[in-house]
Amino acid sequence: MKTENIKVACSSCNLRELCMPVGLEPTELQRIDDIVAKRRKVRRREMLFRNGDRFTSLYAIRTGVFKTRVASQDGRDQVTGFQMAGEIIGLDGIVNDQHTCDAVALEDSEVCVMPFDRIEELSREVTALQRHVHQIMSREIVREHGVMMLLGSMRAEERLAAFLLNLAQRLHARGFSRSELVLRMTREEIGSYLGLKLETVSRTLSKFMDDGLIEVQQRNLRIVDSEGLRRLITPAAC
Amino acid sequence: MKTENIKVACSSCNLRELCMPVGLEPTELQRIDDIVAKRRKVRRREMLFRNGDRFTSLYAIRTGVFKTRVASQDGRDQVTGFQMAGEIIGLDGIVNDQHTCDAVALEDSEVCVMPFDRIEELSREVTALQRHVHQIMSREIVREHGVMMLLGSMRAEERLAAFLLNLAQRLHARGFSRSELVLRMTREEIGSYLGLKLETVSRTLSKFMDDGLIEVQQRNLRIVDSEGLRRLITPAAC
DNA sequence: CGTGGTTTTGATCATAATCAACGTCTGTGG
DNA sequence: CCACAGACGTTGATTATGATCAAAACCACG
Repeated sequence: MKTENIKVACSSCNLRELCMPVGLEPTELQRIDDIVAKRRKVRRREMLFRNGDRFTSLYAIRTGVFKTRVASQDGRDQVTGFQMAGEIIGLDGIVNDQHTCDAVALEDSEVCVMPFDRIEELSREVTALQRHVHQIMSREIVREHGVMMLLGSMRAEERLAAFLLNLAQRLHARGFSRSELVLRMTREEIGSYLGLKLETVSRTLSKFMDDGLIEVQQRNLRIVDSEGLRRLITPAAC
Repeated sequence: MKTENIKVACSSCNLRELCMPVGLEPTELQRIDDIVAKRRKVRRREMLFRNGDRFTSLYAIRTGVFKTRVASQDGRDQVTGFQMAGEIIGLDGIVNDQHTCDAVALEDSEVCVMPFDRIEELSREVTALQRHVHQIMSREIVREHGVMMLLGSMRAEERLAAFLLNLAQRLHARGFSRSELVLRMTREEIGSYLGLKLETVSRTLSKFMDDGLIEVQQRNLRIVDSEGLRRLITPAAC
Protein backbone atom coordinates (compact mmCIF):
# COMPACT_ATOMS: atom_id res chain seq x y z
CA MET A 1 0.00 0.00 0.00
CA LYS A 2 2.14 2.79 -1.30
CA THR A 3 1.11 6.37 -0.81
CA GLU A 4 2.54 9.59 -2.19
CA ASN A 5 2.29 13.04 -0.80
CA ILE A 6 3.12 14.72 -4.05
CA LYS A 7 0.67 17.52 -4.58
CA VAL A 8 -1.75 16.63 -7.33
CA ALA A 9 -3.64 19.43 -8.93
CA CYS A 10 -7.23 18.68 -9.98
CA SER A 11 -6.98 21.85 -11.99
CA SER A 12 -4.40 20.26 -14.24
CA CYS A 13 -5.66 16.68 -14.15
CA ASN A 14 -6.65 15.28 -17.49
CA LEU A 15 -9.63 13.58 -15.89
CA ARG A 16 -11.15 16.78 -14.65
CA GLU A 17 -14.01 16.57 -17.12
CA LEU A 18 -15.00 13.14 -15.82
CA CYS A 19 -14.11 13.38 -12.18
CA MET A 20 -14.86 15.64 -9.27
CA PRO A 21 -14.59 19.16 -10.46
CA VAL A 22 -16.84 19.06 -13.50
CA GLY A 23 -18.50 22.41 -14.11
CA LEU A 24 -16.37 24.46 -11.81
CA GLU A 25 -14.98 27.88 -12.56
CA PRO A 26 -11.17 28.09 -12.75
CA THR A 27 -11.05 30.00 -9.46
CA GLU A 28 -13.14 27.31 -7.79
CA LEU A 29 -11.08 24.59 -9.38
CA GLN A 30 -8.00 25.87 -7.59
CA ARG A 31 -9.73 25.66 -4.25
CA ILE A 32 -10.69 22.08 -4.99
CA ASP A 33 -7.07 21.11 -5.44
CA ASP A 34 -6.58 20.78 -1.75
CA ILE A 35 -9.28 18.25 -1.10
CA VAL A 36 -6.98 15.68 -2.64
CA ALA A 37 -4.82 14.79 0.33
CA LYS A 38 -2.61 12.41 -1.55
CA ARG A 39 -2.54 9.70 -4.14
CA ARG A 40 -2.45 6.05 -3.39
CA LYS A 41 -1.36 3.16 -5.54
CA VAL A 42 -3.29 -0.07 -5.28
CA ARG A 43 -1.95 -3.15 -6.91
CA ARG A 44 -3.90 -5.82 -8.70
CA ARG A 45 -5.92 -7.91 -6.25
CA GLU A 46 -5.28 -5.47 -3.41
CA MET A 47 -8.16 -3.81 -1.66
CA LEU A 48 -8.52 -0.05 -1.49
CA PHE A 49 -10.93 -0.52 1.40
CA ARG A 50 -12.93 -3.37 2.75
CA ASN A 51 -16.19 -4.09 4.50
CA GLY A 52 -15.93 -2.86 8.08
CA ASP A 53 -13.14 -0.35 7.48
CA ARG A 54 -13.68 3.03 9.04
CA PHE A 55 -14.85 5.52 6.43
CA THR A 56 -12.68 8.57 6.05
CA SER A 57 -12.40 9.38 2.39
CA LEU A 58 -13.84 9.14 -1.04
CA TYR A 59 -11.53 7.98 -3.78
CA ALA A 60 -11.30 9.24 -7.34
CA ILE A 61 -9.80 6.68 -9.66
CA ARG A 62 -6.90 8.09 -11.64
CA THR A 63 -5.84 4.95 -13.44
CA GLY A 64 -6.90 1.34 -13.41
CA VAL A 65 -10.13 -0.51 -12.75
CA PHE A 66 -11.82 -1.60 -9.55
CA LYS A 67 -14.66 -3.87 -8.65
CA THR A 68 -16.84 -3.33 -5.60
CA ARG A 69 -18.53 -6.26 -3.93
CA VAL A 70 -20.76 -6.97 -0.99
CA ALA A 71 -20.80 -10.22 0.94
CA SER A 72 -23.72 -12.02 2.52
CA GLN A 73 -23.43 -13.81 5.85
CA ASP A 74 -22.99 -17.21 4.25
CA GLY A 75 -20.07 -16.21 2.11
CA ARG A 76 -21.72 -15.64 -1.23
CA ASP A 77 -20.69 -12.37 -2.70
CA GLN A 78 -22.13 -10.02 -5.24
CA VAL A 79 -20.17 -7.65 -7.44
CA THR A 80 -21.97 -4.30 -7.28
CA GLY A 81 -19.99 -2.50 -9.93
CA PHE A 82 -16.87 -2.02 -12.00
CA GLN A 83 -15.29 1.41 -11.74
CA MET A 84 -12.76 3.10 -13.96
CA ALA A 85 -10.80 6.32 -14.32
CA GLY A 86 -12.66 9.42 -13.21
CA GLU A 87 -15.24 7.53 -11.18
CA ILE A 88 -15.68 7.98 -7.44
CA ILE A 89 -15.85 5.12 -4.97
CA GLY A 90 -16.47 4.90 -1.25
CA LEU A 91 -19.91 6.52 -1.10
CA ASP A 92 -21.31 3.50 0.73
CA GLY A 93 -19.28 4.41 3.81
CA ILE A 94 -20.89 7.76 4.52
CA VAL A 95 -24.07 6.58 6.18
CA ASN A 96 -22.49 4.64 9.06
CA ASP A 97 -18.93 5.93 9.01
CA GLN A 98 -17.95 2.49 7.92
CA HIS A 99 -17.54 0.80 4.57
CA THR A 100 -20.05 -1.90 3.71
CA CYS A 101 -18.33 -3.29 0.66
CA ASP A 102 -14.87 -4.19 -0.60
CA ALA A 103 -13.14 -2.26 -3.37
CA VAL A 104 -10.65 -4.51 -5.16
CA ALA A 105 -8.24 -3.37 -7.86
CA LEU A 106 -8.53 -5.47 -11.02
CA GLU A 107 -5.24 -4.10 -12.28
CA ASP A 108 -2.52 -1.90 -10.85
CA SER A 109 -4.33 1.32 -10.13
CA GLU A 110 -3.99 4.72 -8.61
CA VAL A 111 -6.55 6.80 -6.77
CA CYS A 112 -6.80 10.30 -5.36
CA VAL A 113 -7.66 10.20 -1.68
CA MET A 114 -10.21 12.84 -0.75
CA PRO A 115 -10.91 13.08 2.99
CA PHE A 116 -14.64 13.41 3.32
CA ASP A 117 -14.59 16.03 6.06
CA ARG A 118 -12.64 18.28 3.74
CA ILE A 119 -15.13 17.65 0.97
CA GLU A 120 -17.94 18.61 3.32
CA GLU A 121 -16.10 21.65 4.54
CA LEU A 122 -15.30 22.93 1.11
CA SER A 123 -18.69 22.15 -0.34
CA ARG A 124 -20.21 24.47 2.25
CA GLU A 125 -18.28 27.27 0.61
CA VAL A 126 -18.16 26.26 -3.04
CA THR A 127 -21.71 25.84 -4.26
CA ALA A 128 -20.66 24.12 -7.45
CA LEU A 129 -18.78 21.50 -5.46
CA GLN A 130 -21.76 20.92 -3.22
CA ARG A 131 -23.91 20.43 -6.25
CA HIS A 132 -21.35 18.12 -7.77
CA VAL A 133 -21.17 15.88 -4.71
CA HIS A 134 -24.94 15.58 -4.75
CA GLN A 135 -24.87 14.71 -8.42
CA ILE A 136 -22.26 12.02 -7.97
CA MET A 137 -24.36 10.33 -5.33
CA SER A 138 -27.55 10.69 -7.33
CA ARG A 139 -25.81 9.29 -10.40
CA GLU A 140 -24.81 6.24 -8.43
CA ILE A 141 -28.41 5.75 -7.29
CA VAL A 142 -29.63 5.99 -10.87
CA ARG A 143 -26.95 3.59 -12.06
CA GLU A 144 -28.06 1.08 -9.48
CA HIS A 145 -31.64 1.44 -10.66
CA GLY A 146 -30.37 0.33 -14.03
CA VAL A 147 -28.66 -2.67 -12.50
CA MET A 148 -31.86 -3.58 -10.68
CA MET A 149 -33.69 -3.47 -14.01
CA LEU A 150 -31.00 -5.68 -15.50
CA LEU A 151 -31.08 -8.23 -12.71
CA GLY A 152 -34.80 -8.14 -12.15
CA SER A 153 -36.22 -8.35 -15.61
CA MET A 154 -33.71 -9.19 -18.29
CA ARG A 155 -32.56 -12.52 -19.62
CA ALA A 156 -28.96 -13.65 -19.81
CA GLU A 157 -28.33 -12.42 -23.35
CA GLU A 158 -29.89 -9.06 -22.65
CA ARG A 159 -27.86 -8.60 -19.48
CA LEU A 160 -24.60 -9.38 -21.17
CA ALA A 161 -25.38 -7.23 -24.20
CA ALA A 162 -26.24 -4.30 -21.94
CA PHE A 163 -23.08 -4.87 -19.95
CA LEU A 164 -20.82 -4.89 -22.99
CA LEU A 165 -22.41 -1.80 -24.51
CA ASN A 166 -22.14 0.04 -21.21
CA LEU A 167 -18.49 -0.90 -20.83
CA ALA A 168 -17.64 0.14 -24.37
CA GLN A 169 -19.47 3.42 -23.98
CA ARG A 170 -17.64 4.30 -20.78
CA LEU A 171 -14.29 3.36 -22.26
CA HIS A 172 -15.02 5.41 -25.33
CA ALA A 173 -15.81 8.42 -23.13
CA ARG A 174 -12.26 7.99 -21.83
CA GLY A 175 -10.71 8.10 -25.23
CA PHE A 176 -10.50 4.39 -25.96
CA SER A 177 -11.85 2.61 -28.97
CA ARG A 178 -15.58 2.47 -29.31
CA SER A 179 -15.47 -1.19 -30.26
CA GLU A 180 -12.28 -2.74 -28.99
CA LEU A 181 -11.83 -3.42 -25.31
CA VAL A 182 -10.03 -5.53 -22.77
CA LEU A 183 -12.10 -7.19 -20.08
CA ARG A 184 -10.26 -6.54 -16.86
CA MET A 185 -12.52 -8.91 -14.96
CA THR A 186 -12.99 -12.67 -15.08
CA ARG A 187 -16.08 -14.42 -16.41
CA GLU A 188 -16.95 -15.20 -12.83
CA GLU A 189 -16.85 -11.52 -11.85
CA ILE A 190 -18.97 -10.57 -14.83
CA GLY A 191 -21.37 -13.32 -13.84
CA SER A 192 -21.55 -12.15 -10.27
CA TYR A 193 -22.34 -8.64 -11.42
CA LEU A 194 -25.01 -9.85 -13.83
CA GLY A 195 -26.52 -12.51 -11.62
CA LEU A 196 -25.29 -15.32 -13.86
CA LYS A 197 -22.91 -18.24 -13.46
CA LEU A 198 -19.56 -18.07 -15.19
CA GLU A 199 -20.51 -20.89 -17.57
CA THR A 200 -23.52 -18.91 -18.71
CA VAL A 201 -21.35 -15.86 -19.34
CA SER A 202 -18.91 -17.94 -21.35
CA ARG A 203 -21.65 -19.65 -23.35
CA THR A 204 -23.42 -16.40 -24.07
CA LEU A 205 -20.20 -14.77 -25.27
CA SER A 206 -19.66 -17.77 -27.56
CA LYS A 207 -23.18 -17.39 -28.86
CA PHE A 208 -22.63 -13.68 -29.56
CA MET A 209 -19.54 -14.69 -31.48
CA ASP A 210 -21.44 -17.30 -33.52
CA ASP A 211 -24.04 -14.65 -34.27
CA GLY A 212 -21.35 -12.29 -35.51
CA LEU A 213 -22.05 -9.70 -32.85
CA ILE A 214 -18.64 -9.74 -31.23
CA GLU A 215 -15.21 -11.29 -31.43
CA VAL A 216 -13.69 -12.57 -28.21
CA GLN A 217 -10.38 -14.10 -27.48
CA GLN A 218 -9.80 -14.39 -23.78
CA ARG A 219 -9.98 -10.92 -22.31
CA ASN A 220 -9.85 -9.17 -25.65
CA LEU A 221 -13.21 -8.30 -27.08
CA ARG A 222 -14.31 -6.49 -30.20
CA ILE A 223 -17.84 -5.34 -30.75
CA VAL A 224 -18.57 -6.12 -34.39
CA ASP A 225 -22.26 -5.32 -34.54
CA SER A 226 -23.10 -2.82 -31.88
CA GLU A 227 -26.54 -2.26 -33.38
CA GLY A 228 -27.24 -5.97 -33.16
CA LEU A 229 -26.34 -5.97 -29.48
CA ARG A 230 -28.62 -3.02 -28.94
CA ARG A 231 -31.46 -4.86 -30.62
CA LEU A 232 -31.07 -7.67 -28.11
CA ILE A 233 -31.84 -5.29 -25.29
CA THR A 234 -34.94 -3.80 -26.85
CA PRO A 235 -36.38 -6.94 -28.38
CA ALA A 236 -38.37 -6.40 -31.55
CA ALA A 237 -38.31 -2.70 -30.63
CA CYS A 238 -42.09 -3.25 -30.28
CA MET B 1 -53.15 16.77 -6.82
CA LYS B 2 -54.11 18.65 -3.72
CA THR B 3 -51.57 20.82 -1.95
CA GLU B 4 -51.69 22.63 1.35
CA ASN B 5 -49.74 25.64 2.42
CA ILE B 6 -50.31 25.03 6.09
CA LYS B 7 -47.02 25.47 7.86
CA VAL B 8 -45.71 22.13 9.04
CA ALA B 9 -43.06 22.14 11.70
CA CYS B 10 -40.42 19.43 11.44
CA SER B 11 -39.56 20.34 15.00
CA SER B 12 -42.91 19.04 16.16
CA CYS B 13 -43.33 16.21 13.67
CA ASN B 14 -43.62 12.78 15.19
CA LEU B 15 -41.47 11.38 12.39
CA ARG B 16 -38.52 13.58 13.19
CA GLU B 17 -36.49 10.64 14.46
CA LEU B 18 -36.92 8.80 11.17
CA CYS B 19 -37.02 11.61 8.68
CA MET B 20 -34.85 14.54 7.74
CA PRO B 21 -33.70 16.20 10.87
CA VAL B 22 -32.30 13.28 12.82
CA GLY B 23 -29.48 14.33 15.08
CA LEU B 24 -30.08 18.05 14.92
CA GLU B 25 -29.93 20.41 17.86
CA PRO B 26 -33.23 22.08 18.77
CA THR B 27 -31.98 25.43 17.46
CA GLU B 28 -31.03 23.81 14.16
CA LEU B 29 -34.29 21.94 14.04
CA GLN B 30 -36.15 25.23 13.97
CA ARG B 31 -34.18 26.41 11.00
CA ILE B 32 -35.03 23.20 9.18
CA ASP B 33 -38.71 23.89 9.51
CA ASP B 34 -38.68 26.19 6.54
CA ILE B 35 -37.27 23.75 4.05
CA VAL B 36 -40.69 22.14 4.01
CA ALA B 37 -42.49 24.36 1.54
CA LYS B 38 -45.80 22.61 1.84
CA ARG B 39 -47.48 19.28 2.15
CA ARG B 40 -49.01 17.42 -0.70
CA LYS B 41 -51.63 14.69 -0.65
CA VAL B 42 -51.28 11.93 -3.21
CA ARG B 43 -54.09 9.50 -3.65
CA ARG B 44 -53.84 5.80 -4.26
CA ARG B 45 -52.55 5.07 -7.78
CA GLU B 46 -51.57 8.71 -8.31
CA MET B 47 -48.00 9.62 -9.09
CA LEU B 48 -46.03 12.00 -6.95
CA PHE B 49 -43.62 12.44 -9.84
CA ARG B 50 -42.88 10.54 -12.99
CA ASN B 51 -40.03 9.74 -15.31
CA GLY B 52 -39.12 12.87 -17.23
CA ASP B 53 -40.60 15.35 -14.75
CA ARG B 54 -38.38 18.26 -13.92
CA PHE B 55 -36.68 17.75 -10.57
CA THR B 56 -37.33 20.45 -8.02
CA SER B 57 -37.83 18.82 -4.66
CA LEU B 58 -37.23 15.90 -2.43
CA TYR B 59 -40.24 14.44 -0.67
CA ALA B 60 -40.48 13.15 2.86
CA ILE B 61 -43.31 10.70 3.30
CA ARG B 62 -45.60 11.67 6.17
CA THR B 63 -48.21 8.96 5.75
CA GLY B 64 -48.83 6.18 3.30
CA VAL B 65 -46.67 3.99 1.11
CA PHE B 66 -45.13 4.52 -2.30
CA LYS B 67 -43.45 2.37 -4.87
CA THR B 68 -40.80 3.66 -7.22
CA ARG B 69 -40.32 2.06 -10.60
CA VAL B 70 -38.16 2.46 -13.66
CA ALA B 71 -39.25 1.52 -17.17
CA SER B 72 -37.18 0.06 -19.98
CA GLN B 73 -37.68 1.10 -23.60
CA ASP B 74 -39.79 -1.92 -24.41
CA GLY B 75 -42.31 -1.31 -21.67
CA ARG B 76 -41.15 -3.76 -19.03
CA ASP B 77 -40.86 -2.09 -15.70
CA GLN B 78 -38.99 -2.77 -12.54
CA VAL B 79 -40.05 -1.75 -9.06
CA THR B 80 -36.97 -0.27 -7.40
CA GLY B 81 -38.37 0.13 -3.90
CA PHE B 82 -41.26 0.52 -1.52
CA GLN B 83 -41.09 3.59 0.68
CA MET B 84 -42.97 4.40 3.86
CA ALA B 85 -43.34 7.12 6.48
CA GLY B 86 -40.17 9.01 7.25
CA GLU B 87 -38.38 7.94 4.09
CA ILE B 88 -37.16 10.36 1.44
CA ILE B 89 -37.88 9.97 -2.27
CA GLY B 90 -36.81 11.86 -5.33
CA LEU B 91 -33.01 11.50 -5.03
CA ASP B 92 -32.81 10.07 -8.54
CA GLY B 93 -33.70 13.47 -9.98
CA ILE B 94 -30.68 15.37 -8.70
CA VAL B 95 -28.13 14.25 -11.24
CA ASN B 96 -29.89 15.46 -14.39
CA ASP B 97 -32.47 17.83 -12.95
CA GLN B 98 -35.02 15.35 -14.11
CA HIS B 99 -36.68 12.36 -12.54
CA THR B 100 -35.80 8.98 -13.98
CA CYS B 101 -38.43 6.93 -12.23
CA ASP B 102 -42.09 7.08 -11.26
CA ALA B 103 -43.23 7.37 -7.66
CA VAL B 104 -46.71 5.89 -7.26
CA ALA B 105 -48.79 6.00 -4.09
CA LEU B 106 -49.97 2.54 -3.05
CA GLU B 107 -52.49 4.08 -0.68
CA ASP B 108 -53.70 7.60 0.04
CA SER B 109 -50.57 9.34 1.22
CA GLU B 110 -49.13 12.64 2.23
CA VAL B 111 -45.65 14.02 1.69
CA CYS B 112 -43.66 17.05 2.76
CA VAL B 113 -42.33 18.90 -0.26
CA MET B 114 -38.76 20.06 0.26
CA PRO B 115 -37.42 22.24 -2.58
CA PHE B 116 -33.92 21.03 -3.23
CA ASP B 117 -32.36 24.45 -3.69
CA ARG B 118 -33.49 25.33 -0.20
CA ILE B 119 -32.03 22.10 1.13
CA GLU B 120 -28.74 22.94 -0.54
CA GLU B 121 -28.83 26.50 0.72
CA LEU B 122 -29.54 25.54 4.29
CA SER B 123 -27.12 22.63 4.35
CA ARG B 124 -24.33 25.09 3.55
CA GLU B 125 -25.07 26.72 6.87
CA VAL B 126 -26.23 23.86 9.06
CA THR B 127 -23.49 21.28 9.14
CA ALA B 128 -25.70 18.62 10.68
CA LEU B 129 -28.18 18.99 7.84
CA GLN B 130 -25.43 18.69 5.27
CA ARG B 131 -24.23 15.54 6.92
CA HIS B 132 -27.76 14.22 7.08
CA VAL B 133 -28.41 14.76 3.37
CA HIS B 134 -25.22 12.88 2.58
CA GLN B 135 -26.26 10.06 4.86
CA ILE B 136 -29.67 9.75 3.27
CA MET B 137 -28.13 9.38 -0.16
CA SER B 138 -25.49 6.97 1.07
CA ARG B 139 -28.14 4.92 2.84
CA GLU B 140 -30.03 4.61 -0.42
CA ILE B 141 -26.88 3.43 -2.19
CA VAL B 142 -26.29 0.82 0.49
CA ARG B 143 -29.92 -0.31 0.36
CA GLU B 144 -29.59 -0.81 -3.37
CA HIS B 145 -26.46 -2.89 -2.85
CA GLY B 146 -28.64 -5.14 -0.73
CA VAL B 147 -31.21 -5.39 -3.49
CA MET B 148 -28.49 -6.26 -5.98
CA MET B 149 -27.36 -9.05 -3.67
CA LEU B 150 -30.96 -10.22 -3.46
CA LEU B 151 -31.54 -10.18 -7.21
CA GLY B 152 -28.12 -11.39 -8.18
CA SER B 153 -27.52 -14.31 -5.91
CA MET B 154 -30.57 -15.42 -3.97
CA ARG B 155 -33.27 -17.90 -4.85
CA ALA B 156 -36.97 -17.18 -4.81
CA GLU B 157 -37.56 -18.31 -1.23
CA GLU B 158 -34.61 -16.37 0.07
CA ARG B 159 -35.68 -13.22 -1.73
CA LEU B 160 -39.18 -13.36 -0.38
CA ALA B 161 -38.05 -14.18 3.16
CA ALA B 162 -35.63 -11.26 3.12
CA PHE B 163 -38.34 -9.01 1.76
CA LEU B 164 -40.86 -9.93 4.45
CA LEU B 165 -38.35 -9.55 7.26
CA ASN B 166 -37.23 -6.19 5.95
CA LEU B 167 -40.81 -4.98 5.66
CA ALA B 168 -41.69 -6.14 9.17
CA GLN B 169 -38.58 -4.55 10.61
CA ARG B 170 -39.27 -1.20 9.00
CA LEU B 171 -42.89 -1.26 10.11
CA HIS B 172 -41.84 -2.16 13.62
CA ALA B 173 -39.46 0.81 13.69
CA ARG B 174 -42.57 2.90 13.00
CA GLY B 175 -44.48 1.53 15.94
CA PHE B 176 -46.39 -1.22 14.19
CA SER B 177 -46.49 -4.85 15.18
CA ARG B 178 -43.31 -6.80 14.73
CA SER B 179 -45.16 -9.70 13.18
CA GLU B 180 -48.45 -8.52 11.76
CA LEU B 181 -48.53 -6.47 8.60
CA VAL B 182 -50.63 -5.46 5.65
CA LEU B 183 -49.09 -5.77 2.22
CA ARG B 184 -49.90 -2.53 0.47
CA MET B 185 -48.62 -3.87 -2.83
CA THR B 186 -49.87 -6.60 -5.16
CA ARG B 187 -48.13 -9.92 -5.73
CA GLU B 188 -47.10 -8.58 -9.10
CA GLU B 189 -45.42 -5.54 -7.55
CA ILE B 190 -43.62 -7.70 -5.02
CA GLY B 191 -42.55 -9.92 -7.90
CA SER B 192 -41.29 -7.01 -9.92
CA TYR B 193 -39.23 -5.80 -6.99
CA LEU B 194 -37.80 -9.26 -6.33
CA GLY B 195 -37.28 -10.27 -9.95
CA LEU B 196 -39.98 -12.95 -9.78
CA LYS B 197 -43.30 -13.54 -11.52
CA LEU B 198 -46.46 -13.02 -9.51
CA GLU B 199 -47.24 -16.74 -9.63
CA THR B 200 -43.91 -17.51 -8.02
CA VAL B 201 -44.59 -14.98 -5.27
CA SER B 202 -47.98 -16.51 -4.63
CA ARG B 203 -46.66 -20.06 -4.64
CA THR B 204 -43.77 -19.18 -2.35
CA LEU B 205 -46.10 -17.48 0.11
CA SER B 206 -48.27 -20.60 0.07
CA LYS B 207 -45.21 -22.71 0.74
CA PHE B 208 -44.19 -20.50 3.67
CA MET B 209 -47.69 -21.00 5.02
CA ASP B 210 -47.49 -24.78 4.64
CA ASP B 211 -44.17 -24.69 6.45
CA GLY B 212 -45.72 -22.75 9.30
CA LEU B 213 -43.52 -19.73 8.77
CA ILE B 214 -46.27 -17.23 8.07
CA GLU B 215 -50.03 -16.87 7.82
CA VAL B 216 -51.38 -15.01 4.81
CA GLN B 217 -54.86 -14.10 3.85
CA GLN B 218 -54.89 -11.72 0.93
CA ARG B 219 -52.95 -8.65 1.94
CA ASN B 220 -52.87 -9.54 5.63
CA LEU B 221 -49.76 -11.32 6.69
CA ARG B 222 -48.51 -12.58 10.02
CA ILE B 223 -44.98 -13.74 10.58
CA VAL B 224 -45.28 -16.83 12.76
CA ASP B 225 -41.70 -18.04 12.77
CA SER B 226 -39.41 -15.12 12.17
CA GLU B 227 -36.37 -17.20 13.09
CA GLY B 228 -37.35 -19.76 10.49
CA LEU B 229 -37.52 -17.08 7.83
CA ARG B 230 -34.13 -15.83 8.85
CA ARG B 231 -32.71 -19.31 8.53
CA LEU B 232 -33.87 -19.40 4.92
CA ILE B 233 -31.67 -16.42 4.13
CA THR B 234 -28.53 -17.79 5.73
CA PRO B 235 -28.89 -21.41 4.74
CA ALA B 236 -27.48 -23.89 7.22
CA ALA B 237 -25.73 -20.92 8.85
CA CYS B 238 -22.61 -22.78 7.70
C1' DC C 1 -74.54 -7.48 -7.67
C1' DG C 2 -71.84 -7.69 -11.40
C1' DT C 3 -67.29 -6.62 -13.25
C1' DG C 4 -62.57 -6.41 -13.35
C1' DG C 5 -58.49 -6.77 -10.90
C1' DT C 6 -56.14 -9.97 -8.00
C1' DT C 7 -54.79 -14.38 -6.25
C1' DT C 8 -54.31 -19.28 -6.17
C1' DT C 9 -53.18 -23.60 -8.08
C1' DG C 10 -52.02 -27.00 -11.69
C1' DA C 11 -49.47 -28.64 -15.86
C1' DT C 12 -45.88 -27.91 -18.85
C1' DC C 13 -41.87 -25.58 -20.67
C1' DA C 14 -37.61 -22.67 -21.04
C1' DT C 15 -33.74 -20.83 -19.16
C1' DA C 16 -29.92 -20.94 -16.75
C1' DA C 17 -27.61 -23.79 -13.01
C1' DT C 18 -25.03 -27.62 -12.02
C1' DC C 19 -21.81 -31.27 -12.74
C1' DA C 20 -18.00 -32.72 -15.34
C1' DA C 21 -14.11 -32.87 -18.34
C1' DC C 22 -10.85 -30.76 -20.89
C1' DG C 23 -8.20 -26.93 -22.88
C1' DT C 24 -5.60 -22.68 -22.39
C1' DC C 25 -3.26 -19.00 -20.48
C1' DT C 26 -0.40 -16.66 -16.82
C1' DG C 27 2.85 -16.01 -13.71
C1' DT C 28 6.44 -17.95 -10.83
C1' DG C 29 10.56 -20.12 -9.70
C1' DG C 30 14.17 -22.94 -11.17
C1' DC D 1 13.97 -18.99 -20.88
C1' DC D 2 11.40 -22.97 -19.86
C1' DA D 3 8.49 -25.91 -17.16
C1' DC D 4 4.95 -26.35 -14.23
C1' DA D 5 1.06 -25.32 -11.22
C1' DG D 6 -2.92 -23.13 -10.66
C1' DA D 7 -6.24 -20.03 -12.25
C1' DC D 8 -9.25 -19.20 -15.93
C1' DG D 9 -12.19 -20.41 -19.79
C1' DT D 10 -14.85 -23.45 -22.92
C1' DT D 11 -18.07 -26.93 -23.98
C1' DG D 12 -21.25 -30.86 -23.26
C1' DA D 13 -24.91 -33.44 -20.67
C1' DT D 14 -28.27 -33.20 -17.35
C1' DT D 15 -31.13 -31.06 -13.86
C1' DA D 16 -33.57 -27.59 -11.12
C1' DT D 17 -35.77 -23.49 -10.71
C1' DG D 18 -38.87 -20.43 -11.89
C1' DA D 19 -41.55 -18.84 -16.19
C1' DT D 20 -45.39 -19.50 -18.90
C1' DC D 21 -49.96 -20.93 -20.06
C1' DA D 22 -54.41 -21.85 -18.32
C1' DA D 23 -58.43 -22.05 -15.42
C1' DA D 24 -60.90 -21.11 -11.56
C1' DA D 25 -61.80 -18.70 -7.15
C1' DC D 26 -61.85 -14.71 -4.65
C1' DC D 27 -62.39 -10.00 -3.39
C1' DA D 28 -63.13 -5.00 -3.72
C1' DC D 29 -65.51 -1.57 -5.38
C1' DG D 30 -68.43 1.17 -7.96
